[in-house]
Amino acid sequence: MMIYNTLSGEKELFEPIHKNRVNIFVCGPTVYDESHIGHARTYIAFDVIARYLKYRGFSVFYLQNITDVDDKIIRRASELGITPIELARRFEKRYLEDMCALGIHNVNLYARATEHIPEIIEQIKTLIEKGFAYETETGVYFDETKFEDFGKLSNQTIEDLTEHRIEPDPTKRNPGDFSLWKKREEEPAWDSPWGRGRPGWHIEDTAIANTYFGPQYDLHGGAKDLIFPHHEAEIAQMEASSGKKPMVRYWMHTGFLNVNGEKMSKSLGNFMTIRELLERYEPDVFRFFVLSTHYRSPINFSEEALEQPKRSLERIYNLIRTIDGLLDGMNEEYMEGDEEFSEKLIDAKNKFLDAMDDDFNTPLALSLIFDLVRAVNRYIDDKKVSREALRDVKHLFIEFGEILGLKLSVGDSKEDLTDDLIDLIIEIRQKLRDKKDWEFSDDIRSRLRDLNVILEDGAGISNYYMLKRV
RNA sequence: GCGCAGGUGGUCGAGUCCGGUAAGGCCCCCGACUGCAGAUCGGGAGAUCGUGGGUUCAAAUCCCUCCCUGCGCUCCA
Repeated sequence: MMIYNTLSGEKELFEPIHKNRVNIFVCGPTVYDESHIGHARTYIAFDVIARYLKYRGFSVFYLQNITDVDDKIIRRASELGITPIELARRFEKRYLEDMCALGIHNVNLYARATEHIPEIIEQIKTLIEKGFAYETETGVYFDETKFEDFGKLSNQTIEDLTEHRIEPDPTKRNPGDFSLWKKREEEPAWDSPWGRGRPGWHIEDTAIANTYFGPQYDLHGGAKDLIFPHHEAEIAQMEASSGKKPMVRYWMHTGFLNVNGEKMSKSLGNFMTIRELLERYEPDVFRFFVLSTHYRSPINFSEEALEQPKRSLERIYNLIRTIDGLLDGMNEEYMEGDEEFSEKLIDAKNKFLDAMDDDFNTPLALSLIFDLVRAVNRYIDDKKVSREALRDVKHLFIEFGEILGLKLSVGDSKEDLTDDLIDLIIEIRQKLRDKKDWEFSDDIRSRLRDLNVILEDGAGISNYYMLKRV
């Protein structure tokens, strides 16, 4: 399996540190507001990565931090007249609900920054002892000039970094030194050897990762905007304090989700939250949209752009419904097998896995699913496929679906009363059709459509499916 | 200014690392099937691969110039 490593700028053969175990850390959100579709893009990408690693037999531990102490949280909370922790808990809950709605269930542990203050303090102490950090009146800072590898991830040198959007704290030795501990009296604040205060942004991730994984682990992910300064700072902190390098074997970064070619932002008015998205689209439609583009490439979001994956998915669902219909024994003709077909299935699966092995090439993997869809349709049309083969196809789709997090099955809910009733209606309607009572038949079909039950008539048989209410 | 990505048919988007004249989806057109609709199948249209140069028998792919877009440049996924 090959993975593109931001650190080397190349695809590298994936070899975990501990044989079969893979430790993944992905930067989680700062919980000061609703999560947006850009977050969704990144976390869906890593969800699929975790899924695939598991599928490949690795024992995956996926860790994500929750930044619940931060200037933005404090500012927002004071605007709303609640405590920063109340605000953080509120949006953390919303975040977890959003992830759940998107079908992201693979994170093993969400770790809050505020619950790792002792580990953070411990790491800062080590950095001071080793001479990488120093204390001033305003806080504790990391001295970037003491860490010779600084800039290796973003491929920049300290000299390159001359522009600042924010005026550097005047007590710092170098303008690029970053904060480890901020001396502040206002809440939330904790006691430390340097007085009351709160941790800087970067230190929580290394302290948390070190707690659960130790100073070296396999994969660290996040969106591209975190490469600098955040991940650069993490490397500096961890490798300086532990003396071991590399901190992370493979750095993975997702491309941005843009809207009309621009970064999504509230001020531009092109902002969409996950909740707003899911009010209008099925989670799988968005997931398919995300997976249609390689995780490292930028993706341009628009509502029109979501129409394409919607129809693409429909094409897959249609085949699955056809197969289920055939397997329900509506038509016994399709019984003769074809060995060539079985080979085709094995071939399709291998190609799919090859695509995923090559740095999680989901767009290619999806295109291979469509190749398979076309092939299966052709075999069905030629009536050259056995029940067993159809069952294999069905299972293969479920397997692909589990890897990608898409539901590529229609579910066996035929026991439901609703389904039985609809079957009954179809049966009655079939009698009308036999009598060529088209007017009444069409009326039933149209009335069912109003109830989001779609009938599709074939020669002699009718299939149906239900649209979910949105 | 510096760093990192990207620019491929109407549209979305693989392929670039490992040169051998471009995968797949959506849209569109024709035909088959169908009482109609839908789905499906077969066929088809549509690509100066951002620009200009170079290397090569051969370049989307390697090298160089330039243009454009996005991101980062010190607490944004």
